Amino acid sequence: MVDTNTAVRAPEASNPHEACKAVVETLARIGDKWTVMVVGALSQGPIRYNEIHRRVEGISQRMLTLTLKGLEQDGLVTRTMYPTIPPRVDYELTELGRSLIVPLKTLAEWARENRPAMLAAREAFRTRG
Amino acid sequence: MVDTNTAVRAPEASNPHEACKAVVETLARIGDKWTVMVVGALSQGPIRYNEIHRRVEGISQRMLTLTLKGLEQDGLVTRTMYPTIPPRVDYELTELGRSLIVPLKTLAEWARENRPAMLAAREAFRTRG
DNA sequence: CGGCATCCGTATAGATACTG
DNA sequence: CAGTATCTATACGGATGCCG
Repeated sequence: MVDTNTAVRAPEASNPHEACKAVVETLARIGDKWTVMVVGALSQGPIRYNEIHRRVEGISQRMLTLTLKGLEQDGLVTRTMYPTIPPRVDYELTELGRSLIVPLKTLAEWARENRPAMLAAREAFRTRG
Repeated sequence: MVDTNTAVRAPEASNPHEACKAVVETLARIGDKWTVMVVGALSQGPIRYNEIHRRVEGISQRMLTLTLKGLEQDGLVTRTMYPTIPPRVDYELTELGRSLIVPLKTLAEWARENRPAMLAAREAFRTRG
């Protein structure tokens, strides 16, 4: 598929509007309540289901299963079953999944530097109306 | 404060678990359906309410108002009223709001590079079950 | 152990109509 | 022009119980 109408559709993804939509779609995937925490739990290497369940405090089995399935579908996580008794299932970040850690770290850095200012602003707003 | 139990509790926010929670909280604020699009619309300079409404395709007045109010509360946006007839209200990113563009760009770059792979993985998953 | 199915409450967001 | 108010639909997420 060679680019026949590249210039017409979108000069590059560097255009702000297209970039915005790309960000929005990405946030729609990873911006839910649990995905980032699960990715964080997996970031240190392959672990099994119940280990994730323990590490991600407060997540229900249902949400963990749904989150993992979503990550697997998007190619961010691999699922490996060992048909032992009792069964054992390992989850591991793919290369794609690990690459996600880069923007997440940038976000973490921003949060660390600016969240205090945000909370202060919010408090000031609440106080003064 | 010398490290008595540094290894146990958390040396700095550089520790993965704390960083994760910071990211999650940040995503909880900016990861909704409209915030990023609105910030994008504001990224090129101060504009008024209806101009944002036009630029952010598909947003309702209600959602735009709520999103702007949230951004204002968090100190990411300033609201300036001109008591003319008809009234005019300009919205503008604060320094804090502009600083948010940095991690968003990182995210946009990741999306540009990896979203095709994600969509392909999703399609492959759907096809093969 | 590692799930899945079901039920249900709440938060989110859209449509519509109205106002200073 | 720049919002508010109200109603409603749906998606998200939690609790519980069952299954291979």
